Amino acid sequence: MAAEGPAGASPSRSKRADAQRNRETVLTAAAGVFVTSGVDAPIRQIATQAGVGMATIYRHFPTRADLVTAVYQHQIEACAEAGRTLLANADSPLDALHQWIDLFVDFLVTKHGLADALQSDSDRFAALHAYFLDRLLPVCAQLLDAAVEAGDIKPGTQPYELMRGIGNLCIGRDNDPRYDPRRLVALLLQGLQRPQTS
Amino acid sequence: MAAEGPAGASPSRSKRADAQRNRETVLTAAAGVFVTSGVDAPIRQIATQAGVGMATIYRHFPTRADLVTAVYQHQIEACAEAGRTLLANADSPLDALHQWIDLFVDFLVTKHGLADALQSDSDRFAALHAYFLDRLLPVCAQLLDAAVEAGDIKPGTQPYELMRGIGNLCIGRDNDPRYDPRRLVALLLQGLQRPQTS
DNA sequence: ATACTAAATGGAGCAGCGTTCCGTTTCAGG
DNA sequence: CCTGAAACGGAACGCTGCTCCATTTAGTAT
Repeated sequence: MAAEGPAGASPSRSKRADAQRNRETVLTAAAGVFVTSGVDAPIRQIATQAGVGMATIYRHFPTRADLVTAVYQHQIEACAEAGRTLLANADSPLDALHQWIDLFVDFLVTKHGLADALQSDSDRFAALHAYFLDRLLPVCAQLLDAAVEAGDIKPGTQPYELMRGIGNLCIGRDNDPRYDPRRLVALLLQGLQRPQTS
Repeated sequence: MAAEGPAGASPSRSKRADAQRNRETVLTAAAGVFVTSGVDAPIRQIATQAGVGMATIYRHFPTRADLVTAVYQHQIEACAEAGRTLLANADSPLDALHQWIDLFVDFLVTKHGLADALQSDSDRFAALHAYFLDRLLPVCAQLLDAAVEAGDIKPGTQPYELMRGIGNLCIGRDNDPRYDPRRLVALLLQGLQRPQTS
């Protein structure tokens, strides 16, 4: 087959082929380990699972946040994209906001320990926090603004505060029947709504 | 002087005097360290601060939760007591609930990392969680029930879920001007309220 | 007052994890 | 094929939680 043109493979060209391969291997292994052991799983475990040394992981992903970010990048982008789509297609901005938050909450609660990590007081996850904000905050802000302009939501709430509040509500052990983050997020949204439609 | 009667000093009689003293020393040191380093501070640090060995701390407080519990016991009890008082004295059950939650939130946000520990996925703090629930859940339930009966609050919310939601909202680094747990808790309470008073 | 016993102590020691460092291996261009 | 550099792996270091045991000390019986 013909050699690749100047517009080569998608990921950075400047890497050696084996490095590129290892990057993928680590990503796959990490995704698997995250499911079973949470995003706090020991690096050694991920390295073993991937069949590489620890240094390899550290070289590709200097901080744990970089690794987690890379693993969930696609899903975060999808969430952001969904927000834009919803705003365009939903019956009302309020509906769009509700549905988007449902997506967001689903994403957080299905990733073992992700919400915990996002708000971790340690700064090991600072970059992850930053990435989430960078990608999702504008979306949330747009949805919120639209709902405010439509008169469905009281003005004055900052998107950052809302997102972090939702994230916080999603923290905790999963599968506790006595605590369903969705119910509390729903309550929060209720509190955000205008008293009457006037 | 006359020997002490059968109704002796308040803390457990079965301990030796030096053990009793050390217990207090550790408690004081721990309280100090918690303020500066959070409730996750290394045991070694607390031991050094108290001028005792680590084993001494482990003997008096087998788990970290026991230590934290002991340090904050009085304040937790005070919070529980305040709940009962408020219910009796406030203008309305809803007012009482609001004021009590303010107290609760204040308590959590002023204790560096306490809210984080309470919901920690690790079970190192399971006993702390249990203690909080044991002492404060009944109070919260009473306040909530009273507010529901007065018609101020929608029925259907479980006290456990509410308390944990509030606790979750208080998680995170302190002193972030962009995130004030109080505002979100207020929103949550708003969502709890009846649409109209009728 | 002295001797005795069991409670209490302290710190060394072991294990787990994060992170770095360096000798060795492997790729890719000449 | 040869060679330089990128990439690699795992040993090594530091920090933390927790335990174990030789030693000290308080309280009591004589």
